[in-house]
Amino acid sequence: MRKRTRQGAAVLGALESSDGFRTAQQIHADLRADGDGIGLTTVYRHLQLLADDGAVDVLQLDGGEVAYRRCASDRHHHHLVCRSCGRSVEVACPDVGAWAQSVAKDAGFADPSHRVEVFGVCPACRRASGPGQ
Amino acid sequence: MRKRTRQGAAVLGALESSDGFRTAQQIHADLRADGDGIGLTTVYRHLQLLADDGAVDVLQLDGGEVAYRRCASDRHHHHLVCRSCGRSVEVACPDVGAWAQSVAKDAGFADPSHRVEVFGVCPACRRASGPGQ
DNA sequence: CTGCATGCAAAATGTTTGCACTCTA
DNA sequence: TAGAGTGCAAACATTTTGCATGCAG
Repeated sequence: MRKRTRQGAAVLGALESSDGFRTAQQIHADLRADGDGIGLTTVYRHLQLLADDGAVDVLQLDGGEVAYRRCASDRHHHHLVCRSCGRSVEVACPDVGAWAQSVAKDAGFADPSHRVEVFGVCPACRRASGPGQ
Repeated sequence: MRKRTRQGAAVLGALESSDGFRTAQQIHADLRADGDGIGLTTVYRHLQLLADDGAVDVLQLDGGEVAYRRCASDRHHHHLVCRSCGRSVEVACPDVGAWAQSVAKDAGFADPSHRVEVFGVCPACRRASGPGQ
């Protein structure tokens, strides 16, 4: 059985209060900044648990880091992620799933799964650092 | 100007002789096995150069590793990758690109890009380790 | 000959694990 | 009280960088 601890709640809370993807390190920093004493190890462990439970979505960043996001829907969906601040929007996948399945079957590949991510710069970040000159 | 060296040719050759994604470490091991003396550092450096040139496609593996593949077409495409052996097939994206663009524009996100990968188990691997019992 | 390329070793990064201690149930 | 949860430090794996040497041009 899973014990209810301050740290566990803190990690989930940090995810819920964010509308974008956060890395383990970011969450750790956030919590420390909030005055919650928590170890980096514990953050990693809870994130892993949440991911295993399917309670959060996982995203591989370019640098090899992993970012997590608490998602509202249980249904299959993808994300539109801001390259700058990590904020993200859930988007439905009208037919991408079906396309992926057919492509896999077509080549004789079994047990198909797919990973789809759309990146962009959100309006806020665009305004902040965006248009430049 | 870029010098033509034995090592540079070796890295590209290793990619060309493979029809799937290979990590830097795998390529390094392959070349060493072939008797080509080459440093891991050099493999990384050439892979980076090739990626910058757009000569190879890059894939983020789950473990945070990066895999590279030499691709035939210059055109935008995605991959169907075997989870087991890394072999991959290039697949066209009928409308995924357009879908991604519209999703991004819809949310006001600028400079949209997308990442799409389909995973599965290729026939060969399926036969080898697949059906199991 | 000049200078980019190489490769060893060390540093850096992100994540995981070992182990003693704490706190929930 | 028992055992899951915690957290520090060390282990790990992958990739990057510093620097002395080597080879292509």
